[in-house]
Amino acid sequence: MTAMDDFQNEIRAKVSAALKDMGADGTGFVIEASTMEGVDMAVPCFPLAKAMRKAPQAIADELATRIQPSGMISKVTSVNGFLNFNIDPEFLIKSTLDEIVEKGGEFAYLPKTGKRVNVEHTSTNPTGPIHVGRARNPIIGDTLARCLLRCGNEVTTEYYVNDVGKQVVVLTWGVNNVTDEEAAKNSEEHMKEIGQNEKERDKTDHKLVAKYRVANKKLETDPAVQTEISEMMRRFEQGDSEVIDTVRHTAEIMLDGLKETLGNINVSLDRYTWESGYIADGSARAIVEDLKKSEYAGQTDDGAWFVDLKDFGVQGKNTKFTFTRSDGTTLYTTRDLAYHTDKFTRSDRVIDVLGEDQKLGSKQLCSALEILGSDKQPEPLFYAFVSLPEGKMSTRRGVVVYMDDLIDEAVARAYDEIKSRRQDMPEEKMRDIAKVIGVAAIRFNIVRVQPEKQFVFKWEDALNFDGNSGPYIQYVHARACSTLRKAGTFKHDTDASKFREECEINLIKTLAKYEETIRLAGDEKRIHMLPAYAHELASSFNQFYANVSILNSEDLRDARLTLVECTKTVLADVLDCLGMGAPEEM
RNA sequence: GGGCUCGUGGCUUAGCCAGGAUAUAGCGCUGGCCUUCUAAGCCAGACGCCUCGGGUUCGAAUCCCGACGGGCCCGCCA
Repeated sequence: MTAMDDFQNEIRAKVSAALKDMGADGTGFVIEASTMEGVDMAVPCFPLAKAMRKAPQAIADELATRIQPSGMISKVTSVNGFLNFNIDPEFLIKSTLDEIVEKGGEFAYLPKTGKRVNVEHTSTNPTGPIHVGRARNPIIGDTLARCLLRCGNEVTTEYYVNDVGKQVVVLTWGVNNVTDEEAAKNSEEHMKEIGQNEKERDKTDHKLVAKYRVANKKLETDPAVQTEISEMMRRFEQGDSEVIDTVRHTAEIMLDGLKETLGNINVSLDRYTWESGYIADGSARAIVEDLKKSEYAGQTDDGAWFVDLKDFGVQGKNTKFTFTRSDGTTLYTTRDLAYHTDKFTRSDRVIDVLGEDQKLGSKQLCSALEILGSDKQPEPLFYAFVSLPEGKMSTRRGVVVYMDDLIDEAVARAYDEIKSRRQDMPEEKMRDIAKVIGVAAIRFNIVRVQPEKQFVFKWEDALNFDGNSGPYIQYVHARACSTLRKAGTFKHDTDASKFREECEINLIKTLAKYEETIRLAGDEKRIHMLPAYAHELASSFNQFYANVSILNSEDLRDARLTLVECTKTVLADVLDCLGMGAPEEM
C-alpha cells in the first residue's frame, strides 16, 4: 500500500460521506490523477450533474466546502467542475522515504500472490541466428517476467524449441552433408549480400546457418537431395528415433549460439521445452483422440481431421482448424495444444509472447483448448515486427541486421563515448562498462515502444545515448553513486520539514509512483510504462541535482543524501527490472 | 475478397481499454549554462485541424459507423 493509495482511500471516504450529507447517497464517482499543475488528485463532478440536477461547478463548490483538509488531505479546491485534492507533503515525504530506507531494493515488491506464472517467449525456430526483426520477443518477454516477479508471482520463463518439421530436418541434412568449404563460400557471398566485409562470426548459430542456406539451395535444384530429405521426413514422422535424435542434437547446437546471444542481452530462460517431446510421450496423440470425440470434429474426404471453429468467433471462408494430416500424423498446432495442456498442469497463469503473425493461430489454439474442456486459457501478448527502413527483414534478400552485430555496434559506440570522457579509467573497466551501456541502449530502445506498434529499426535510434535512452537512466544512477561515494558516511534523515524545494517534492512524488508502475507493467502486461517511468525518475533526479547543492547543504545534507540514496535504490531496481545493468560510474 | 491491427509537431512516441481542465516525452532545430557534487546533464524557445468524414455526449485524441494509408493473417507449413 503506497502513500497515494492511502490518500485515494481517504478521498473516497470523504467524498462518499459528503455526497450522503447532500442527499446523493451511493452516487458513483471516480478519482483520477490530476493533469493540472499543483494538484494531485481530482474528482470530476460532471457525471454527478445529471443525478443531482445541479451544475457541476455548484456540486464541486459545495463538496469543497463540506470537505475539510485533514489527515493526508492538505488542500481541497473547486475549479472548472473538478473537485481537486492535494496530498499532505509531510505525509508523502515521510512515508515514501521511510519505506525505501527500510525495504531497500524490495521497495516495490508487491505481496506474494502464491501464483505460478509461466512466460513463454523467444521460441524462434532453431535454424539461424536471431535477427533484429525478432528482437522484441526476448526483450518483451524477459522484461515482463521481471515485472511479474515484482508483482509477487513465482515466475518461470520458457522457450519452446521447434525441433520438429521440415525446416530443422533440412538444417540437419545440411549440417551432416554440406562440406565446410561449401559453407565457407556461401558465408562469404552472404556477408557480401548483407553489405558487410568481415567474415561471418565464429559462433555455432552463424556457422550452422551457412550449411542451412546451402541445403535449401540444393533442395530447390537437386532431385537427389529432395529424395534424401523426404526420406528423412518420412522416418521422422514414423518416429524413427535415430532421425529424431539427430535432429534434436542439431537443434541443440544451434540453440547454444542463440543462448549466447540472449545471454549477451541479459536474457536467460529457466526452461527449454522440446516439441518432439510431445510426440515421444504420446500426449499429442491423446489430444487427437480427445478432439475426435468433440461435436465440432469432422474429417475431410482424404481423412484429415479438423474441428470447425465457426461458433468460436473464428471468421473467414475457412473456419476449419486441422489437427491431423490425412495419414493421421500430428501437426504443429496439435503439438502446441499438448504443450499448453502441459503448461497448465504446472502454472496458474500462462503467458505467450508472440509475433502478430500468430494471432489467428493463437485464437484457434484457445478455441481448441475450450473444446478440450480446459478451464485455463493462455494470455497472448502480441508484438508487431521490427522492419528496416528499406523494408521487411529477410535473410534471403540480404535485408537483415543480426542481433550479434547490433550488440557489437552498440558496445563499440559506448566504448568510444566512455573513452572520450574518462581518460582516468583502466582499459578493462572501460570495456566492461561499455558492454553494460551498449546493451542497455538496445533493450531500452526496444521496450519503450508499445508492443503492438510497428517498429522501424534505425541505427541512429538504437545507438542514441541521450534523452529518452537506457544510458540516460544509467548515467543518473552513476551520478547518484558518485555523490554518495564522495559524501562518505551520513545519517538517514527523512524529516519532511527538510524538503522544501519543489524539485525535491517532485522527485519524492515520482519515487512514490514506482509501485503502481510495476503493477501496471506486470499484472496488466503494459511493460512500456516501465521505461517511461525510468525516464521520468531519472529526469526528476537531474532537475534536483542541477537545482540544489547536496554535499554543501549544511543541516540539509543528511536529508538530501537520504533522497539521493533512495533514488539510487529505486533506479537500481528499475534498471534491473528492465534487464539493464546499473554501473556505479560511467 | 474476408478478418485483425496501427495512424498523435520534421522524425520517434505517451495518453485511448475504464471520455473531462492547458495533449506526454525524446530526437532534431534556435538560444543560454561547466572556478559547485560526472555537461551521456540543466534551463529557455519555436514546432499540433491528435489521418479524413460522420455519429453518440454537457464534453471526443479517447467510444460507435464509414473512408483513406501502413502492417499482419487467411496451409493436411512450423
